[in-house]
Formats: sequence, C-alpha cells, structure tokens
Amino acid sequence: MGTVAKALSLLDHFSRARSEIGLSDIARLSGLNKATAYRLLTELQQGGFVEQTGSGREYRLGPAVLRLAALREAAVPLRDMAALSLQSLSDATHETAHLSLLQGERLSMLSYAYSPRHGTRVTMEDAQILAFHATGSGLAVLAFCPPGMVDSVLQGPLDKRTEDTLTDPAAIRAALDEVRRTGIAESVGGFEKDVHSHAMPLFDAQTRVIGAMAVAAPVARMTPDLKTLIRRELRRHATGLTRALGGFLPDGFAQDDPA
Amino acid sequence: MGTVAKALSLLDHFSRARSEIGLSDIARLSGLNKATAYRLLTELQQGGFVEQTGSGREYRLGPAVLRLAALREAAVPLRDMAALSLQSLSDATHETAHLSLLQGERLSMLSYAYSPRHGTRVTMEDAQILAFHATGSGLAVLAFCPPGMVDSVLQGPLDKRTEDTLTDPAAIRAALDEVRRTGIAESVGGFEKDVHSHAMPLFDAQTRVIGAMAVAAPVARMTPDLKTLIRRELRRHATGLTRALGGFLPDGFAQDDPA
DNA sequence: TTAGTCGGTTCATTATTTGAACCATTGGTT
DNA sequence: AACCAATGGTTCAAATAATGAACCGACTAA
Repeated sequence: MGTVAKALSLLDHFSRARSEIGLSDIARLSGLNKATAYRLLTELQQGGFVEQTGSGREYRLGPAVLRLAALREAAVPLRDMAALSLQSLSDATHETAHLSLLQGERLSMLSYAYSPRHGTRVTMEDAQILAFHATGSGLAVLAFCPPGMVDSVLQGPLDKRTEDTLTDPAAIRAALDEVRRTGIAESVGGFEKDVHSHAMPLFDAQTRVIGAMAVAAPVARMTPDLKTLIRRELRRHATGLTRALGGFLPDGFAQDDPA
Repeated sequence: MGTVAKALSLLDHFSRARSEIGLSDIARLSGLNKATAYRLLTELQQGGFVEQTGSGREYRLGPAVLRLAALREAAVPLRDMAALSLQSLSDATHETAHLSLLQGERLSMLSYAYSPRHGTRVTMEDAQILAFHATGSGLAVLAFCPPGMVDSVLQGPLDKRTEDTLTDPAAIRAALDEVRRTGIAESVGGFEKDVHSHAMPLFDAQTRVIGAMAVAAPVARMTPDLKTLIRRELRRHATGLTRALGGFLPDGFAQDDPA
C-alpha cells in the first residue's frame, strides 16, 4: 500500500459513531505505527482534511472535505439528480427509496427518500456502510463487479446480521447468478429482520457498476402486487438515473422481468 | 513537502472553472513529474477521491468526498449553523452575507445568503478562493493569523485585481493594524470594482482564527447609516457564530466600534 | 510522413517513510 | 505521595517507497 493510500485510509475510520479519534486509537485501528499515523495525520491536517478538536487533542474530519464536496457537486450533480429520482421512486411505491455508491471496496449510502403514505417505514442513515452479502444493494452491486472483487469480498468476514443473512459463499454466488438473470436483487430480512428490499445496480459510461438504487419495505407489507409495482418502478428509475449520469447498462442486462 | 501533501495538493487544482483535468495538465499545474502525478492520481482514484470521466480519460473529483463531507457535517454542523446565521445577517442588513473558512493557507467560501430587498446585489460562488490582500474577509483573517503566515502571504504574488487593490506589503500591514484596532476589516473595490465589503474574523476554541463572516454591498448603496448598521449586525452575528461553534474571541479583541 | 500531443509504463537512482524506543503529561489507584 | 498506565508527540538509523528521464503505442493535425 502506498503512503497516500495509507493516509486516505485513516479517514475511513471516522463514522457517525466515532466522529473524533485520538492518535493512539487511530494507530491501533489502522494497524500503523503511532509515529507513522502521527505524521500522516499532520499532513492531512495541513491540507485541512482533519483538524484537532478544541477540548481534547483528538482528531476529526476537517473543513477541506466540505469544499471538495461542493466542487464535486458542481461538477457532477449526482446528489441532486439522485434526490429527485429517489423522491419520485418513493412516491410511486409509497416505500423508502435509497441510493448507495461503490467507493473502492465499500458500499455507502448517499441519499434516501421516505414516503409519507405509511406510518411505519424503513429508516436509513446516510453515509452508512452497507454489507455486500446482507443487503439488496450489496448483492445488486456485487453481481456486476469484476470477479476479483467478488472473491475478495467473499473471502472477508461475512457478518451474520440476522438469522436470515446469507453467509455461505456458495449460496451468495448462487444469489448473484439469480441477480444477473433478472437484473434486480432481493434481500428478505438479511440486514434487518423485518425489511424486504429490492435493488438494481447503477452503471457508469464504461458500463462498470457504480452503486445501486433500492426500495425497502416492511416484510409485513409485501404482497405480490406491491412486489410487481416495486420491480417495475425500480427498474424504470434506476435505468433513468444511470442514463442521466451518462452511464449505460451492460450488454445483455435483463431488460424485463422474466414472465 | 511530503508525498501525502503532494497528493492532496493535486485536488486543489479542481475548481468550478476546471472540473476535469487531464494527466499532463495536472502534472504541469502542480509542477510534478507526469509519472509522479499519475501514481498519486491512481492512489487517489483507488480511494474514490478522484475518478476518470466516461468520455475522455480526464480526472475529476470522486464520490468519496461526498461521504466525508456528510460525516463532517454530522460531526460539526458548521454549515447549517453558518447558513442560519448568514440568513439572519442578510435579512438584517438587506445585503449579501457570506462566510469563508481558512484552510491551510487558503481562504475559501463556504456559504452565502442574499437579501431579496434590492434588485442589484453582490453575487458569490461557493468554494471560491478569496485573495487575502484583495478582500475584506482576507484582511480580517490575516489580521489575526500567526505572523509567519502573514509574511508568507505577503511574499507571494499579490494580484492587482482592480485599480484599488492594495498590493504594497507595507500598506497591507498598515491595513491589518487598523483591522486589529477595530475588529472589522473593510475593503472598497479591492476585489470587484463596485463592491464595498465589511468582514469580521471567526475563532476556534483556542482563539485561533478559522475564517471570516462578511457583508458585501454595492459601493453606490453605501451610506454612513448603512455602514453603522452593517458593522453592528456583523459584529453581533460573527461573535454569535464563533460562540456557537465553541470558539472564543481572543483577549483584547475590539468589542465595540471606536466612538 | 512527420511532428506533436495524449495517457500510461519502466527501472536505476535517490530521498522519504518507517518504527522501536524515548519524552513529558495526564488521570486514576493504591 | 508514589506509582502505573495511559496519552500525544519526537528522534534517528535502517528499510522502503517515491522519483523522473526516457520510452511506448495511439491519436490528431499538418
């Protein structure tokens, strides 16, 4: 791993749950020597990517990321387009719609939209990391990843989030075949016990998968009719967003639900 | 300069005007060898900080910055607080209010608010970089920087943006003394010919300057009464925001306008 | 054809990163 | 008060990674 990659990887240890991390902790978390972590943090700090808190001397993400995000948004108004598309999808299905992006070997929530229709709904946290094997979005993305990355993910630890989580690599590979056949991934109770989610991958201009759009509904509410509606709308919206971003579905991508 | 700092500095060449940059260009802009730039970009790309466009093979900012910005916002809701405060300041003065943050040795726009009162108004671009010597915000920040940084800025090239821009280091130092005396910086026509701006610095918990809040009005509209109003409201809002962020004004900071 | 780009790659030389050990402080325990 | 185990930060010889001139093949324009 290059020095730059190490420095950037330090940033990955920040999360909603841990927004401030001390030097020794971050060294432990990253497996780097304390002196190394210190030097890297100092360089990140000079660039404004991290800063030290007033109270303790802990580190947290700095203001530079805000500036870059503003520029990214201006260059590629993905977030805005995603927000529009998700709102429309959520309105059409009356369920929670969300969108996640593939970043390296992680899948993270970008944005979501709720429907006001039902009192109960699946709630989301943005910037949350989604497990590949336990979520519809994860399976949708994995099904269209380079084979090497599938291997790498399946070799990693596969958390058994609920009793219904798929953790057997062979079973997961079978699920991926099914996703490739239909173009849509389903996960019932794999992440949260009562959540039924459908997801479809999104692609860039080289037909590489960049993330997934999904609809999540309470298991109790899922009926054959709702399922049909969700699949149709999800397909329509995800295809539209891929196109809007300048991307293309890969050749042979399943265009219609099997009859 | 460390390798990490070099990599991060590549990201600084992206702007609204240049959202996509080719390998050779970015090597030229940064003064790095093409091979070096390539390797750094590759590492940044693996981390999701840049990505290559579909059409050409040019680079642009990647999705990782969005995720980090979301986390930064969650950890330090500065942007939200700033937006509220700016709106209030703009309502009170009926002019454009804006806020910039110091990042390393650059000052960049975070956010702004317009007043609907007047047809003509000063318009802003966010993530814009502000020159220290040519803007009210820049002078406000510089007046409270460590001396070393003032020297470093004054040694750099001082762009003559308009015929009224201060470019003589001695004149600038005199202006900084005045800012320290009153707590508020003024710049008339230094950045854009017809803009009169007032700015006050913002501070963190260690009383280090972190940025500035400013009000920009057309020169034609500036009257003694408006000036008094702006100075009073700016002082009130900037002090309030510094406090809200957990910061403190330095000892001896001018609390009231000289009589 | 020629000449000048471009993105990307190679490899011997060189300069940077690395990490064990070391401070000086701090906060808790006995 | 003495002690212990943390903390953030620093040092320097040894190990490793970064560097850059030259090169490649693919384009484009003249």
